[in-house]
Amino acid sequence: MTDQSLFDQAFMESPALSRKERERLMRRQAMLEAARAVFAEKGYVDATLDEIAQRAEFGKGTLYNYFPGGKDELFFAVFEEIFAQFRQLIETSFAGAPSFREGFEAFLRASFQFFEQHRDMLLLVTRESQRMLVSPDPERAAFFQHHHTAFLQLLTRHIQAAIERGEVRPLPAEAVAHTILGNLHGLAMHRLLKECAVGKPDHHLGTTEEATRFLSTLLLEGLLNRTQSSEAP
Amino acid sequence: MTDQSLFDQAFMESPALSRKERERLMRRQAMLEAARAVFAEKGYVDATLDEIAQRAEFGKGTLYNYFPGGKDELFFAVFEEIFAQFRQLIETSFAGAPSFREGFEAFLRASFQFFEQHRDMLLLVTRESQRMLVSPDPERAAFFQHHHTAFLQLLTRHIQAAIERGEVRPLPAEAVAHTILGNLHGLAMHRLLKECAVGKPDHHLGTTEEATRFLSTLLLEGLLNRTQSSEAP
DNA sequence: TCACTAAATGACTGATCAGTCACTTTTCGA
DNA sequence: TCGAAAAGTGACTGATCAGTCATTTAGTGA
Repeated sequence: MTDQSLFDQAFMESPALSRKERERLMRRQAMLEAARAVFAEKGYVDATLDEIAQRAEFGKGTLYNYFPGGKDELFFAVFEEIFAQFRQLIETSFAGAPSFREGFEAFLRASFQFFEQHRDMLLLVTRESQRMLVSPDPERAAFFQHHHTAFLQLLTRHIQAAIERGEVRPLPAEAVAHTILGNLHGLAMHRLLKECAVGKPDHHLGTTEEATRFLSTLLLEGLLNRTQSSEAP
Repeated sequence: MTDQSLFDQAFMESPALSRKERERLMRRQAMLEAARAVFAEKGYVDATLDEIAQRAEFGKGTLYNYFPGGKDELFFAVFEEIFAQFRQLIETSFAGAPSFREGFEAFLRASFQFFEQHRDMLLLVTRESQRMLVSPDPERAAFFQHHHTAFLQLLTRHIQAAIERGEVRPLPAEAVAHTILGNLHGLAMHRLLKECAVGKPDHHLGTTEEATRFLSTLLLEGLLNRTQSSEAP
């Protein structure tokens, strides 16, 4: 999956586009890239259209030719891209896996890689996504809740199937899905903060592989040490 | 622990306060309550000092007598209270517990109760705390990272001890602490969102006790079903 | 080359709001 | 009771910025 899957997709699926239309698409994409960078750096509120326009090398008015809905439309469009990529990542990871465990580990690995490659997106999601879920603006809240629910459903399906196959404990699947997403995001942030604070990656979780194994062990096997009797306190 | 532990504490530890000083403390507290309510409802950016002042039944200028640092000082003071209560909750839960498992379950139970009693705080933390951790304003980021680290250290101590006693797998303790906090917050939000969206609590996680057992099982025992061979994929 | 259209532009407008301060009200000791 | 000091107040100021629109520029076909 590339950085620009939605863009490529639009490009590929309509090879009959005129030069003008292709150019328009390119410009739109440039604006989106600029918006993503500025939103990631400043957050929704502190990002200004002037800065986005400047970064995209267009006048502010031009943004409105491409995104008539203004700041909000730009913002939603940025997230639409991120979310589409992540949905695809979930599906790809579990697709060919022979067991839940293997699908799950593939999913963790792909996610950590994804966040590592796209720090700006991780920051953006951290800064805004949670916050928007409980936004007082109903349109914003609805947009984010819709996508959030979509992730949950994708994961929930795989978990439910694993429960029915007896691979996974009979726990409420949706809550498990929610927990997994929370862990993933939390651990990715932990690694990022550690790296920023200390200047180098976390001792034990520096590599994608270490992070994957940690979360896989923790979630699949649990915290309790099973080498000793699990009955004695 | 009450809603006003810090306040009470200040009250109790200095019984020698004059009436004037006590009145001043009362007014300060009223402003903090108002600020918490407005910040929780609107979020940091959309909350206005005018509304806080109105809600506290003071003029805007008076706020500056009590919080010369303005909006930021009010905001920090609100979080200072929340964070102090939560630190106390961690310590109390693990204090008398005979095993990590029991301390951990007490901690989960107390946390869910705490968040249920203080929805506004949960919303506030969700909306702002994560976001502030990566704020471009260094003072804000430092404040939140300081408290975040304090939580982690408290939990990490208990986890490390449990690992050394052989109760818990030898995983990196700090990352485990981070994960636990993320899960707790995530699940509390999941329950709150479910209740808001559907109009009634989640089927399987409606009560504090169910939520506690769910997270306790998931984190302590893991997802994998151990009633069948754990070797066969 | 010209004229016409579509696209680009950025100065401007109006709304918002944190923070200020000159003024009013209250408190309290003398 | 009085007057000085402390506390309270809210209209005002300056800064910010999303969104607009009259004007300029580029593209195109005759």
